[in-house]
Amino acid sequence: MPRDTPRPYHHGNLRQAVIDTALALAEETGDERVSLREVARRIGVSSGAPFRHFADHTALMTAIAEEATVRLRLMVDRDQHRSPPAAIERLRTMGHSFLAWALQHPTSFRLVSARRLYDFDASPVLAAHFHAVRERTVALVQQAQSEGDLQRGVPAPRLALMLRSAVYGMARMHVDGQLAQWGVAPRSARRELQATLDALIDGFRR
Amino acid sequence: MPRDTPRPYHHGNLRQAVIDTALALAEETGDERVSLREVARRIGVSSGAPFRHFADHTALMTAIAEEATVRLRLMVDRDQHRSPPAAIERLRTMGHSFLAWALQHPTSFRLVSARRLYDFDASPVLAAHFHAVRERTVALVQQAQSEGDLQRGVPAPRLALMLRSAVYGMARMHVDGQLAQWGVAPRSARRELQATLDALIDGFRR
DNA sequence: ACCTGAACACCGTTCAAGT
DNA sequence: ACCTGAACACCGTTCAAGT
Repeated sequence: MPRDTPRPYHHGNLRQAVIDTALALAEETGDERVSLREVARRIGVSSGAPFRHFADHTALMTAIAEEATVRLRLMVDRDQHRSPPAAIERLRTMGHSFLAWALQHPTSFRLVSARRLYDFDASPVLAAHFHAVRERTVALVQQAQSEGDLQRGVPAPRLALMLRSAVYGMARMHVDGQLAQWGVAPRSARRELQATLDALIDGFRR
Repeated sequence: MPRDTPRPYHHGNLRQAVIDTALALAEETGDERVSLREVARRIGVSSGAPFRHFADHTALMTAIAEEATVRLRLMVDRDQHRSPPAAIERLRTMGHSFLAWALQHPTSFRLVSARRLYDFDASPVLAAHFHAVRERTVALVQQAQSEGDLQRGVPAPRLALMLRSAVYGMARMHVDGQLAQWGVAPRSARRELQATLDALIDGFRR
C-alpha cells in the first residue's frame, strides 16, 4: 500500500468509492442526475472503471437503493425499541420514523420509493425489506384491534393500507414539493405531518 | 396546403405535433425517457426543429404537464356535476376521480405530481390548478363539518391534508408499483383503493 | 484481477444557412 | 417565420490493451 503515489493503478476499494460518490452526487443534484462518468471523474478513475464493479447504471442505483433502505431500517428499528409497547403506539412510532427519514433524506426516499432508476425485482434485500414492513404493519393493526385500541369495523389489511397510504402520501407530498401549496412551511413540516398522522390514528381509535 | 408533398419544409403545426408525439412517447417508454431527438425523428423533422417552439426539454415537459392537468380537471369537474350535492359526497367523488385518473394515466400522473421533469414555478396554469384543488378541498371539508357529516375535532385544513395525503399516497403506491406488496392485484386496484378511501371517510363521520 | 482510453451510438442545445 | 444539418459537449457502454 504505497502512500506516495496519488493514483495507483488499482484503486483498492473502487466499488465502495463509487457507491459513496454516487450517493453524494445524488444528494447534490438529484437522483436522476447521477452520471457514471461524473462519478468516475470525481474519484479519479477512467470512465470505464466502474463497469468492472457494476453491470450498468441500473445496477449501481440498485446498490444505492439497498444502502438507503438499510439505513431507513436501522432508524425504524431503533425507534421501535424506544417505543411504548402498545401496538397502536408502535404503529404511530413507525409512521413518525418513516416521516422523519423522508424529511431528512428526501433524495434517498425519492429514489427508493419511485423505483424508476433501479431494478427492484433484482434485489432480494429490497423485496425482503418491503415484505417485512407490510407484514409488521398488518400485524400491529391486528394487535391494536385486539387490544381494543383500533376500530374493528375495517379489516386489518385495509386499515394497514390506509395508514401506509397516508404516511406515504405525506412523505411524497414533501419530496414532490407539494406541501407549500397545502399551507405547510418547510420548517414546520415534520411537526404538522406527525400531527396529521396522529389525528388519523386518533380518528380510528375505538 | 399541398397534399402531394410528403414532407413540406414547414410542418404547419409542429408545436402541437411535438406535444402529442412526446405524450405518446412518454406513455410508451416512461416520462423520463422522452427524447427530443426521438420526437423529431418520429415526426420527420430535423433534430433542431422543436427548439423553434420550445426553449428546451423542460419547456416541452411543462407543456405536457399542463395538457395532462387540464384533462384531469375536466374529468374531476364532470364527475362533480354528477355527484350528490352533500359536501361529504363531493369529497368522496373528488377522491374517486383522482384515483381513477391516476390508474388510467399513470405516466401523466407521475410526471405531473413528481415535478422533476418540468418547471412547476414557470407555469401559471399549474399553479392555479393546484391552488384551486386545495381551496376546494378545504372548503368541502368545512362544509361537511358544518353539515354535520364530518368530525369537528380536527381543524379543516388538517383534515383536508389528511384526506389528500391518503388519496395521493394510494395513487402513488400504484404508479410506483408498490400495491402488489400490499396484496392489491392490478385488476382490483381501483375497487380496493376506492373502498379504502371510503373507509377513511366513514371513519371521520360524526 | 483490475484499470485505461479509444470507440460507438446515443443525448440536448446552438446557429449559420437554407426555404 | 420556420426548418435543416453540422457542430459541440455531454452521456452509457464495450473492449482490446495495459499493469
